[in-house]
Amino acid sequence: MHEKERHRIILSAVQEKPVATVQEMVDLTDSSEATIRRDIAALHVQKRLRRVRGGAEALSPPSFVGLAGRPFSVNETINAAQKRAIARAAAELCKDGEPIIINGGTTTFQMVHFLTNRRMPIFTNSFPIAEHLLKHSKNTVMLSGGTIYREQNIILSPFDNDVTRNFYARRMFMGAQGLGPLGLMEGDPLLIQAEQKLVDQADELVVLIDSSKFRRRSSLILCGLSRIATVITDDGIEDREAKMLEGAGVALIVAGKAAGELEESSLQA
Amino acid sequence: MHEKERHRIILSAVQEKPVATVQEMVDLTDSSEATIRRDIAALHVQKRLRRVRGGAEALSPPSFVGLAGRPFSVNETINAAQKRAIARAAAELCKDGEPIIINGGTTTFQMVHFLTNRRMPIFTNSFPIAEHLLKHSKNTVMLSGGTIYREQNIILSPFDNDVTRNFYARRMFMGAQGLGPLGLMEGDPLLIQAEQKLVDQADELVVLIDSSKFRRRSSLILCGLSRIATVITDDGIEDREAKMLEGAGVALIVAGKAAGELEESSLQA
DNA sequence: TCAAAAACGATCAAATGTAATCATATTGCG
DNA sequence: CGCAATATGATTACATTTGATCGTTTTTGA
Repeated sequence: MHEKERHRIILSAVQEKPVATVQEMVDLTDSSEATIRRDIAALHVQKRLRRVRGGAEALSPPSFVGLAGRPFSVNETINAAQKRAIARAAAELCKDGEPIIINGGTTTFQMVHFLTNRRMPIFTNSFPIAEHLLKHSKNTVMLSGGTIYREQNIILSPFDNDVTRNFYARRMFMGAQGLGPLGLMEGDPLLIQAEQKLVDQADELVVLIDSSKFRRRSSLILCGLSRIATVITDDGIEDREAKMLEGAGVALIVAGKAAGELEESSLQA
Repeated sequence: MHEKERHRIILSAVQEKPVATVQEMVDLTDSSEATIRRDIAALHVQKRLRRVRGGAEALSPPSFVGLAGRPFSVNETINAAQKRAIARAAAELCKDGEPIIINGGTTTFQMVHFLTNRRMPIFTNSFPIAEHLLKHSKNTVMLSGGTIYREQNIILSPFDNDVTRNFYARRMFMGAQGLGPLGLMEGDPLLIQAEQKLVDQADELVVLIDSSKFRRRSSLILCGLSRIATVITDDGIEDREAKMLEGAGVALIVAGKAAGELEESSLQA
């Protein structure tokens, strides 16, 4: 990966949270600790970020960031490493120039880091995703219209949106509350409605969920398994669950095995 | 393959991603490393791209051609004080609970500072305005859908947007390139189209322009004077121009008098 | 307070990128 | 055609970047 690309990713990572650790950036860029340190040092003298022990932070005061209603940022750090691995695998499915849809969510948000060096038409209903891509990438960003719901940082509209209906994508990426034999499950009827509209605009549906979601059920079904092209999850998935997907003709990608895995086992000899 | 062809391919490659490597271009053109390096060097001195270690990058971020005007960031600082005064007067017209539309622009952007403690439904097509209001206020923010144009930070869509058509506002606030006897003038046809859609959704049109705009003309007319309810400008406005507005039944607010001075001529409740 | 863990910086070898040179096409033109 | 000018590709030596190692410093937590 080129120096410039790393720098982009690093700057992008630093924006997302108060302080980004060296390890996280190693994860993000697939390069060594030494290189990241050198990059941080360089960006520091360029005054593009501030170097701190353990990593780096954005120059601009992140004072307000947490204020303006964000259960988002709390969620954001849960299982961050796992989510990143899943998001990376998702981003690797994309090809430059190929239009995609990214539905809002904490896992899908992680994709932004892996899209900083891409050039694709990206449609999203997530304000933070749009914001990040706008500021840290050269992708063409398209947003759905409507009211911005602060809790979820999602844009919803009770009305039909011709922008949405005229955007066609190769793939749509989304998270969910649960995934079972009956299909993809979501908790909120409003969300369901919005997501269903989007799903119709893409050839392939790619679902990003950590493995715990296989055991979680919700009340509302968004779509059946047959509509799902690919599921990306972590290695906590059980054989039974994998078989269920296989049986429904869903491709399965288990992220976090090959590259960028950090030992997080609580076991110790 | 001829030099020109390679150059075309190289320039195109460089547009696709932040940085294109020499190897990639070798693959693309089926020529040798040495040749690509020489090409890059040549294009570099021609200022058609920037040479970086490992390859080359585009020198300017992609701009959406067709939208006239300076980038937002440049415009932003011109006459900031005057714009602020005008924006403050505009914000003072608003009442809590009363829905408004704010069209994107550098002057209207200044309104956000005076709206932080308000609670209104606010519809905008400006990404930065939405962002600021979202982070620094408790207003209900609604956004139009479409592509985000980076230069102007405006969201535009060639398609109709039912979100827009279903939002009704007491007032719409907007800037413009010029204002003359024929009406409100704008430079870009795309902008015109989007703005006209919005204008239809509001009872009263409030125009925010600094006084220099009275002497500036543009090629496209957005709407006639009769459609304008109120003009807010600074005290550089000339009598002749004030009379023109008066004659057309347009209310005039002159902002930017000494701080603390409460008198504001032609003020309507 | 002390010891383990984590972060850091320096150093070096390997990988990668660059510049210079020269030999070999290819082109333009009298 | 033949000659010169130019463009291209291969080889070489050189420079930079990167990742691993190791000893030191800082932080953490008992």
